[in-house]
Amino acid sequence: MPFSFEVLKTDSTGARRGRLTTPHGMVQTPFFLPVGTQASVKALTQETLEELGAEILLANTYHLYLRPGHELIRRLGGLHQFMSWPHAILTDSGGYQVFSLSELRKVTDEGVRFRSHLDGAEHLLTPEKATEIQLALGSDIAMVLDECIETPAPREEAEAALQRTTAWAHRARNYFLECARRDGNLSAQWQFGIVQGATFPDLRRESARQLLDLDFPGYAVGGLAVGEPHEITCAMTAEVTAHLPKDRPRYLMGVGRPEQIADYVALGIDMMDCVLPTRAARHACLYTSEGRVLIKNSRYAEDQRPIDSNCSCAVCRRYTRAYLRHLFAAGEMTAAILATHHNVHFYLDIMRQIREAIEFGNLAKFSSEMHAHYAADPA
RNA sequence: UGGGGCGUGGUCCAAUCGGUAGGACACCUCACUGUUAAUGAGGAAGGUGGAGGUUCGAAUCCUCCCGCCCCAG
Repeated sequence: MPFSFEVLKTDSTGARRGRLTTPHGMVQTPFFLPVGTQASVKALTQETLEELGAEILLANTYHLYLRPGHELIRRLGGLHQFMSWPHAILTDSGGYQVFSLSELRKVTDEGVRFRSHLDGAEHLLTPEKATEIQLALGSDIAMVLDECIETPAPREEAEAALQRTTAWAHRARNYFLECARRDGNLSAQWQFGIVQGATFPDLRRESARQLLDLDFPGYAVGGLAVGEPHEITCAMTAEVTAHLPKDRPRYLMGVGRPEQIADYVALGIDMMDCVLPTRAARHACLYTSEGRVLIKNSRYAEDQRPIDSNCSCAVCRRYTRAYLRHLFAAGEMTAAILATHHNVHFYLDIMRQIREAIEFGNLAKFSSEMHAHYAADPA
């Protein structure tokens, strides 16, 4: 039985400590997925990700479909083999690209018509197509295609996106099960549904209710952290998790800032992903136990301290802030490598601390400390 | 020693017939939340080598001086 999810402990806040078992290894929950859109976490090698303790990565359907192509990856033995990542992989469906590539697409009930940002060619991504691509990639967890809209959105628009997302979820689910049965590998891959509903509590509830009919092994909360205040993100997340089955993993997509993660966990979220640690790292923003360090600031020019004196990562054990600042100033690619290494370590370490805090029942304390450190400015 | 050319923010350059100095890079700061992103936004910084002159008005024209470059000897 390759796939399973079990909640080992739930604390007083509602946070869950558990584990997700996949054909490519067990993943302790709650967990954070480093983002490797194009089958690569920018600036990090798979060796490094393993050293950092990453147990699962996120890759992107849309991007890998355009390049190098899902059929090519299938021929080369699937995504795990292609990128030499024997651990778990979750693939996003391309639903977020509906939102982020808005100038290049047109959404209809049929699917999303994209103009490739690579060569301008037109492509139609349907719920079936997105599923087919993810089956070819062979990720452990596939996401259904959803319609992620901007926030705030008028209610009618949110309702339309919700209905479309549900209709697409039906199609994706049916297609997925059909293919899996046909190929006799029903247990090779999991498929998650995605709740939409923008910032309307009743729509969020309704979206979750509609998806429950499809009996997904896991549910995601999408369309959040796209500009709305943190309180709204939390309120919507709470609204959704309250209506999701307790025995299935909940995935809050695209979050979040370091100090917000424990909040989401306290709302019953088991998994999260975010480009922030990797992208911010490339832009010289380092996350530490005492807040953010914008390493390009001139104040660090002669700072001999490590990025974070409480951090045990390889970068903090060896290099100084002054050196990191110099690397960024000089435009050296090592800057991105070291900064990303540190930030990903920091995020994965936050997750370790959160899992421990759930065990010991002091998640609330951990959360308030993080908020305190990130309210004031850097060390 | 002749002849010619050029001197504009830290750097390289712009600025129509003279109209009240602008850009790039660098610098400083900020923003990044299912990555079209080693990206984007903002800020500070010169009164135009110096001294005179012409003019309502000069980086632009004239004179002298200083500095650099080129070509001749």
